[in-house]
Amino acid sequence: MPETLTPPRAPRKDALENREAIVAAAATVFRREPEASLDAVAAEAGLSRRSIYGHFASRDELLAELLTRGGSRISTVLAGVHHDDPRIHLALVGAALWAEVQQVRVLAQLAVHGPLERTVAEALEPVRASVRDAVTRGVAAGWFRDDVAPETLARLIEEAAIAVLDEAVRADLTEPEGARLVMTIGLSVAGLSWQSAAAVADALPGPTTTATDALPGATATASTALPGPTTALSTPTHPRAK
Amino acid sequence: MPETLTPPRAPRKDALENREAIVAAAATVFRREPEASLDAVAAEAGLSRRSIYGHFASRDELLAELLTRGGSRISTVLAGVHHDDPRIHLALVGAALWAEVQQVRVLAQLAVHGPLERTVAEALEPVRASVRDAVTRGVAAGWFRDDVAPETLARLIEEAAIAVLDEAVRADLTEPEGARLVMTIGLSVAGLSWQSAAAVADALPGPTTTATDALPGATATASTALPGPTTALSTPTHPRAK
DNA sequence: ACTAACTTGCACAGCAGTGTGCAAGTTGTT
DNA sequence: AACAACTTGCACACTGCTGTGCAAGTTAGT
Repeated sequence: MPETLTPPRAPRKDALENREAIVAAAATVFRREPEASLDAVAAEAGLSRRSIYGHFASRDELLAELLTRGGSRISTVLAGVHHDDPRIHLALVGAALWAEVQQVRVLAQLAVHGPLERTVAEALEPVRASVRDAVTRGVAAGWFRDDVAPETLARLIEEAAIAVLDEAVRADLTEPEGARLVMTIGLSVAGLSWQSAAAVADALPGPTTTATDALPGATATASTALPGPTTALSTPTHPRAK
Repeated sequence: MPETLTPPRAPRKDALENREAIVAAAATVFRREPEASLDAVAAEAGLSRRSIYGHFASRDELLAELLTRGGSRISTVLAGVHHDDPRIHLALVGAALWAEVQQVRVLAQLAVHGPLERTVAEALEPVRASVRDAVTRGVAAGWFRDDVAPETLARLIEEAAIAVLDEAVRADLTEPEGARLVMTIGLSVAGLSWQSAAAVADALPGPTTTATDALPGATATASTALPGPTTALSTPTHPRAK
């Protein structure tokens, strides 16, 4: 008897579906209008405002759900991303973010306003840490600019990436175009010339461009001809798509 | 009798001062919280909410005032900025923007929300045009990246600049540091390596760094050893300061 | 010192949003 | 078929904001 601990019956199937619908609706609505009303969310989800309260006690609770989901989703994706070459690392992080535009955007959007700032901040912390680390290493290696404090630079890269995410959606670029742009702009802000950035992007097993073998700008370090970081680039066809 | 056309008496002196105080307060308040209440603005201005309505018929009217002021202010400053070398031009625009952080930030902040989008857009149009033009020329000259549509690139530069403005305020950089950062990040996004960007920045009559004579990356064009675009860099000690 | 201009506080109407209770419906599950 | 789970619509209280009217105070200009 597997269900003796939970109250008599399991939650109904469609109820769960609706819950998902609400979260999804909240994601799309709050992305463009962080202050949108629950009415708007309900409409987007095809439900009544009243029934939202059947799933979430308050607006903030819904927000919190969005935040934690987005956060864990991102850190999961990011967990598999690492490379010794900070340039490649940065590019990979960019690509990983691109695969999660929706989530990232909601987080970033919500980051600005109100008391959830703290929650958002910790949700984004893994990304920040990853970027900060890469920046520090890149500066040490002499590839990235050293005329700004690393944390500042990291933040700028982060914000530039968000800008690209927005712009990519607005100008609706194709998946590969977008991914490439996130990577190269990040590297540009880090300090690379656009040609070098492009070279790094090309060196990756991207869906479009054929991978050249070595990095032109690479001097000494670990020039092990790019071990296969293929794991990070697998895009599992957004399960949240309507 | 010089005042027969206007109603009996001219507006009182302190009333004008208060009006200014309100606008200034609105600028600072709305910069960090675009949806802030008039109560907040009043508090910042040291007045009562009620008396705001003595100067502005509605919240929107106050907003409109902010917008048009910011817009005209910026385009005035930008009017004197031009250079044949698109790299320098971009840097100069960055420096000019830096001198007007307050205004720019308010505009950009307000750009996102609501029905004033159109007003804001046209207020920022001169900046956009200037940047777009420089980008096009820079791409043509082979200095800037040509793998993205110019308008997209222009927008990205714009957003990166805004990000720098924010970050500079947050990490409170000194005036010259901030100005330099706006310039170099803009150029980075455009495609230059950070060294080249720094070289361009150094070549300008900046308040800190001594100007080196020529541009390392400069090949042929108009190498007339930098005519004096000093006009753009004059910072007239923000008159709006409290 | 007088007056008009200006500020202030308070009261009030109105609007939009949140969160709750309840009674009546609909629909999944057994 | 029956029951519980779920949704819905409506009513309601509450909050925070805008915008207005008015009466009383304060202050700049003459």
